[in-house]
Amino acid sequence: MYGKKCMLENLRWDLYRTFLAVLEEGSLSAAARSLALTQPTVGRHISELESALGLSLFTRSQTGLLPTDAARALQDDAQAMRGIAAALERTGCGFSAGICGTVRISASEIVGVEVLPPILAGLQAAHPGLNFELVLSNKVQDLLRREVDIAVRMTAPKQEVLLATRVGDIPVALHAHQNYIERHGLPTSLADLESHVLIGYDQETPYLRAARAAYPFWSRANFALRCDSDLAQLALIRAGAGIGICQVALAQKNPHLVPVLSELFTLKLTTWVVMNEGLRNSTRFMTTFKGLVQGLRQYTQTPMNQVK
Amino acid sequence: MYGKKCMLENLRWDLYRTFLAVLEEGSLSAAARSLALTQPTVGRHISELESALGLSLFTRSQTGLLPTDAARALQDDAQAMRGIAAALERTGCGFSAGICGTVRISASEIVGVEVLPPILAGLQAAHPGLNFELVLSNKVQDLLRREVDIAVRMTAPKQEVLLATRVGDIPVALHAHQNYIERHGLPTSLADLESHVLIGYDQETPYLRAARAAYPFWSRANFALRCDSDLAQLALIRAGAGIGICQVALAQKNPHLVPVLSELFTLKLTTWVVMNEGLRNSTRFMTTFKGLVQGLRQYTQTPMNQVK
DNA sequence: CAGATGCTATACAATAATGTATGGCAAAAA
DNA sequence: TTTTTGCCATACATTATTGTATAGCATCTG
Repeated sequence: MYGKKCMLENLRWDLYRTFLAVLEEGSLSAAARSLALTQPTVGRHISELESALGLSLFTRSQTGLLPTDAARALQDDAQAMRGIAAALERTGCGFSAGICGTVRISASEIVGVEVLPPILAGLQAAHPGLNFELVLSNKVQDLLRREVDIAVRMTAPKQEVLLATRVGDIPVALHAHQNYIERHGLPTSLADLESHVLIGYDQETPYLRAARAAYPFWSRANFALRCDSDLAQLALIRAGAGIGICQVALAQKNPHLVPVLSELFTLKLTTWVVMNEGLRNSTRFMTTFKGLVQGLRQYTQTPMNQVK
Repeated sequence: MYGKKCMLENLRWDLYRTFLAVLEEGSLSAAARSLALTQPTVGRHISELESALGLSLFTRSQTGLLPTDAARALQDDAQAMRGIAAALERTGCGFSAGICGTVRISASEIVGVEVLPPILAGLQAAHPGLNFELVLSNKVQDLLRREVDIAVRMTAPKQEVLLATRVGDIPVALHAHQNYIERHGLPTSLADLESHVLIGYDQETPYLRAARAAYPFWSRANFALRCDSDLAQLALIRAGAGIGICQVALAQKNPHLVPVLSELFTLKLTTWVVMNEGLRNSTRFMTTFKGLVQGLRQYTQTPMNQVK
C-alpha cells in the first residue's frame, strides 16, 4: 500500500554507465578504476540510482558487491545503452575531417576469414587512420541498431533505410577431400548421397532455407555431421570427414578437394554490402563501403568464381 | 592528412541526451526548457560534444540551430539510447516494493482496441499504482530491445530468453455487412468471391502469410480495398464496403454483420502473451503478465470465440 | 520605424559533483 | 597471530558543472 514514486525519474544517463561497470567489475573500487573515477564517486552514483529507483541494486559485502535480481534484470538494458553509445561515437568520428576511426563490419565466418582480410588490408594501407572491427557470425547482425556499421550479407536487403549494393554471385557446391572419395567412391547421382557422410548445418539459417527450397534433400535430417560454423564445416571437408558445401573458389585453392555432383547441385550466393543510409555522408564509412564493394566485386569476378 | 583523435572518447552519456533534445526541439533554449536545464548549459554540452567528436553538429542561426548531416546521422542512435534508458527505468521501478509503475504493452490494433481495454481496466482497478502504455501496431515490436515490456502476439515465439504463454485461439472469418450482401448477394463458394469487393492488407505481415498459405486466393492481387490497419478494415466491413476478415467474436457483437463462407474459410489465430525472461522477478511485470494471460484466456473461451 | 519576441554568447556567482585522505572491517597470506 | 591486501564508508577540500544576469543580434508585428 505504500507506493514509491515510480514516475518519470529523469536520471542522468551516466548513472547507468557507472552501474554497468560495477555490475561487470564486481566492486565499487574496480568499477572506479575502469571508469577513471574514484571509489566514493562510484558509490554515490549507485546509491543515487538506488534511491531514485526505490530499490537496492547490490548487497554490500566486504569481498565485493552482489547484484540483486533487480540489478541483473537491468544489465541487458545497460549493456545495450553502452553498445549504442559506442556506435554513436563511431558514427560521429566518421564525420570528422580525414578518413580515420573504427568501422565495425559483420560477415559470415567464411567470408571474414577467407575473403575480407586482403580487402581490409588494402584499405588499411591506403588509409592508415582506419581501423576495422570484424564481427563474424552467421546470424544477421542488426544494422539498424548499429551493432555493426557495415554488413556483408548473402540475402537481399529488405529495409529501405539501408544503402545496399550487390557485388556479385559466389558459387558454392558440394566438395569432398580426395581421401574421402577414395574410401567412399564418387557419387554420381543425388540418390547416391544417401549412403554418404553429409556435412551440414545444425540450426537453419535464412540462406540455408533457400538452399533447401531448391534441393530438398539438403535438410538437417540427412546430415551425419552437423555444425553451425562454416569454418568448421570447411575444416571437416578438408579433413576428409565427408561431403559438404563450400565456396568453389576456396575449394580450388586446395588441390586435394574435388567437386561432387557439381552439375547437379550448385548454388549461387548473391552477395551484398549493406550500410545504414544515414552514414552516407561520412567519408570514413563511405570509403570503407566503397572499398568493400570494389574488393568483393573483384573477388566474385575472379576466374575461380566464374565456373558457370 | 591532419587526423583528429578519433580514438575512444569516453564521453558522458548525458551529452547524448542533451544533443537529442536540441535536435528535436530545434534550439538550445527550447531544449533547455524540455530538459529543465538552462540555455548556457545546453550550449556547453553541445560544444563539448562537438569538440570531442571533432565535428560541427549544428550551424548556428538566429532562428534556431540547423542540424548538420553528421547530427542527423547520430539521431537514430541517440533516440535508441533514450528508448533503452526509459525501458531501464521501467524495469527498475517494477522491482521496487509495491505493484506500481508503468508497463508498455504491444498488441495488434484490433486486440488493443477491442479486447485489451476491459482487461487493463480490471488490472488498473485492482492495482491503482499500475499504469499502462499501449503500443498498437501490426509490426512485431522488439521485446529484446525493450521497445515494449510485454507483447500480445499471434505468432509463436521463437527466442528462448522470452517467457511466453499460450492463451488460446481467436477464430477469424470472412464477414460483410447486411447492406453489402443485399446489394451484391451472398457468395456460396470461394470462386464466387472473384466478383466481390474484397478488403485486405496492403503490405504482407507474417500472420497474413500464414493465411495465404492455407487459402491461396487470399492474396494482395485479389483485394479491391487494401489497407494495413485492421481497425480500418473492420470499419470498411461495418460500412458495407465489402467482404473482409475479422474476428468472429467482434462480428457477433454487431447484428448487421453476417459471416460469409464461414464453413469454407476460417482461421484460428493462436495467441500468446510474451515477456522478457529477465522481468520474471518483478512483481509489477508479473502481475500484468498474469492479468493479461488470465483476461485473454477468458476472452478466447467466450462462447462467441467457440464457434468451432 | 519602434517595440516585442526569441535566439545565442559571455561573465560571474552559486551549487553540485568529484577527488583526497582516512578509518574500519574482513579475508587471505606470511 | 600478525601482516597484507582489498574493500566500503565518511569527512573535508577541490574542481567542475550549472544557474543567473546581461548583451547582441536577428526576425516579426503593429
